[in-house]
Amino acid sequence: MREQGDTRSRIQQVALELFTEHGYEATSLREIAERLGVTKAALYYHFKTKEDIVASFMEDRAAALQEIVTWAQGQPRTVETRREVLRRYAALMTSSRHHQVMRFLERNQTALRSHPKSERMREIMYTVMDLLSSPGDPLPVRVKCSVALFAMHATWFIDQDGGYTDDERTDAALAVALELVESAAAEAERSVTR
Amino acid sequence: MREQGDTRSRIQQVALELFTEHGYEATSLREIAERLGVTKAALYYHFKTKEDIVASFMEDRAAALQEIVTWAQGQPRTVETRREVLRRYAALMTSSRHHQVMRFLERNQTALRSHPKSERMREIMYTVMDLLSSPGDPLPVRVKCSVALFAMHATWFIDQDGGYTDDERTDAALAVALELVESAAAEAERSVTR
DNA sequence: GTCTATAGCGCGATAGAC
DNA sequence: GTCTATCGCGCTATAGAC
Repeated sequence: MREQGDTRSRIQQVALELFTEHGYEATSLREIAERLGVTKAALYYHFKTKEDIVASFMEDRAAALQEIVTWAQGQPRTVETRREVLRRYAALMTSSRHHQVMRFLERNQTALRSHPKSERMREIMYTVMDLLSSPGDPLPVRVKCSVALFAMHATWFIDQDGGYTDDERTDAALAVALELVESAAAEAERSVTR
Repeated sequence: MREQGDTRSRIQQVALELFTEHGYEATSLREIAERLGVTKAALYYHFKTKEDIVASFMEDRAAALQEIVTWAQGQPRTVETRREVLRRYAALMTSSRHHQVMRFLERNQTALRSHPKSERMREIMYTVMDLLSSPGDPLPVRVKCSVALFAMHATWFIDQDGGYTDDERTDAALAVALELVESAAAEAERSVTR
């Protein structure tokens, strides 16, 4: 009846869920295989290693983020550019399981510390933050911009039984984030002319 | 020359560092023992299990947070109470390795999912967030208050080579957090009277 | 493309000497 | 209070049949 996708993408889906729910190290390939009704050996036909499964759903998410960064680096460092970065970032969140992957990453930071794709993601996130303020800005300004970015993720894990749609969550987060970067820009301005 | 503390507290210190740096599951007792120049068996004299090491530095941090919650629950739900919650929370951060423990927790959420003390900590954090807004508040208001709390932690991992002192970091975060709860309270007010 | 079977390893934890 | 030695387990990964 229902399209389940090929085995490869079903492995990705189940692995992402279990890695996020119980942790990357705590989830064995046996558990993933069992939930899919296959054996561990079958997983090794589709993926070379356990890390390889992670890399498979990390790659295109990194590319999507990089696209935003590349665009912004070709723009003037204005408040309007920063607003547009947040809008594009918000649009990403609801597509292609992006926020699920980000959640997985956030929850498994240490376990994936030396994983190349995950290091890449962390680097990109720092770059995005540097787009929202300037490295030389005072600390409170920097804090504001980093929490602006965090707001985009926080919206997914507060009041989880509140019955909100993905769009309502994105809109709420974007509103808060925009307010924060505008306030941060104004504060940075004040600190320069002071 | 230098006071190193007894073995028990040295184990706690090294374990906290390694668990935070490389992850709870990824850090073996062998690694901890090696860094201390003892054997695994020695650790088992001081702690019953690996989880027990975690519990040992989690307990008093949960108690410290609970103290803030208990105080606030005996106060009127005013903006001034919320401001004071943030001030007390900020004061906590610089004492007793509090922010290190919180960082360890944040980075190992999934691995510690079924760990009683860590569940307790997560519950308390949700309670603190509920002190800063009201459960019925609109989503953007809720987002603001949760990122206000997050700001207190974010300040420790941005611009890590910026040469800031702990006090500068705390002050910056507190300023941002106070601004956010005040703005959130005003927004909640507006949404009620609208 | 999925199976059975197993190699090989490092883990958490314990027993008992000193 | 720390040691050596070891147990038993579950893990990632592989070999080879079907």
